[in-house]
Amino acid sequence: MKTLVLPALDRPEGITTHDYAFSRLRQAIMVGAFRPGTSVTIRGLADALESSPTPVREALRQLTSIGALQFLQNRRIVVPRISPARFEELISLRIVLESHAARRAVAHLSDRQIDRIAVLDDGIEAAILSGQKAQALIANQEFHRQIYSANPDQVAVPLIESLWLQLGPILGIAMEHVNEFYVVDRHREAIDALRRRDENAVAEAIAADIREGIGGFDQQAIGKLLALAG
Amino acid sequence: MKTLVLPALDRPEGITTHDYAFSRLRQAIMVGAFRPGTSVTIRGLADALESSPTPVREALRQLTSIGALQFLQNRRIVVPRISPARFEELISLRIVLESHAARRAVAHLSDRQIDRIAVLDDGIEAAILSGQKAQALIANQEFHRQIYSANPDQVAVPLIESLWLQLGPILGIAMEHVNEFYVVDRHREAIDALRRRDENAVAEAIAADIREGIGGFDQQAIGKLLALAG
DNA sequence: TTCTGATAAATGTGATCACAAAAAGAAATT
DNA sequence: AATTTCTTTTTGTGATCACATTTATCAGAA
Repeated sequence: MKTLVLPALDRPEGITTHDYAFSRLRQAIMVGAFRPGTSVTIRGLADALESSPTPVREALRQLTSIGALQFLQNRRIVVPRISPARFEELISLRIVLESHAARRAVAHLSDRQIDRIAVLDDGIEAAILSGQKAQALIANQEFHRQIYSANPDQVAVPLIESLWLQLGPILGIAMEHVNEFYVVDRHREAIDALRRRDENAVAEAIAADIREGIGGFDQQAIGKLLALAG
Repeated sequence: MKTLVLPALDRPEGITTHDYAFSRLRQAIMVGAFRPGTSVTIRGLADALESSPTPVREALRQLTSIGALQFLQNRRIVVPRISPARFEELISLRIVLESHAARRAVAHLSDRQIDRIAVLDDGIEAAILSGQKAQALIANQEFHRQIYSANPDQVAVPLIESLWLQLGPILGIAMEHVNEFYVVDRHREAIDALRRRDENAVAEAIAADIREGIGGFDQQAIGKLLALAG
């Protein structure tokens, strides 16, 4: 196996090797650094991360548990391929989960928090305008995360995060085409609905945001996006 | 720390120690063998499982990833406590996820598969009648699993399984009181709706099944069940 | 040329160890 | 007696090794 190169990630002081390995692998998956179908090995990843195999093994157990990597019967670990049908299920589930999480968060959000979420949205716009699409994707996730996490018992957040991770590479491609895919500002609609404490309107804006963020949710649009993703 | 005793579980031939450890710990959590708030240690579990710490460490990474155990900032791993608010979120999410999964499965189910699901339901009834409540809980999960998994791309299944696991001990208590909590046979309604390929009716029967399976979804009913759970 | 079997290499698994960090217990101080 | 500090024990982490399993390669036979 050729020497593997992972995208760089700063390592904070005092973080365990395992936590760093997990974060770095998670980021690599999110940005599509592994081609779908690729097999990864413990020792290969440990070399790339300059660690021993143990933290990598533990990180891989986590990543397979949240669906980011796939554990095969022959004990190999591979980066999952996403078929059009699976993509459709992932987006459908994202719509269901995030709409639900948004509803369950409305009662917990203060005006101050909503203001901060609006500032996050401005940051997304700025990143898109300055061409920083990867930054915009991260900021978009933070926008959504801040809404849902307003409910302290929001069980859905780790589930939603796992979907974002599985969809990460494709959503990155969609973000590269944001100017043609995304016409109506659904974030603005969601923020307005949050201010009105209108659960239905929030859920609908989030659902529309997800559908439109991928250029539409019909077979043609999905086929187009998956073709772009290779 | 006192010597820990885990519920017994047969170990299939050829299974890795890690897979056995994970399955056995998962079962222990499901049946409420650990008191909520309890701290577990790697070496303690390894002793109880008669293994070295390595497979246990990897199993713990999995169990914390699916929410069955909680990783604390001081590196301790504890069995989560379930507050009434969190319980409400878990059940709400279960309703949303399982309704969605049922809808997305309807188009994939053959008459033969529906017949087999009906047989599973008979098995649940038989287990309840003969007082085998633990067996009934397992069979109930299998009933649901067979419906949802009919869709080969059903991304929601592992998420649903993680909710079942988090709710396992409490659902076990509810099953002990099934004769007072559960009056209308929603499984039968779901099966009939499956035969008619009526997505809405299936989703509604599943949702009602979940609500009524815990004796109701109002504050009083939740309070009553959580009091029973201790 | 293709298939089969044997061998070598790669890869996953489990055990063990030493070290780092946190918790518990004991001693000293206020 | 209560609090603080120091010491000991417990517990998590990472490294390394040997063994088990899977994959790849090579040689010989058909």
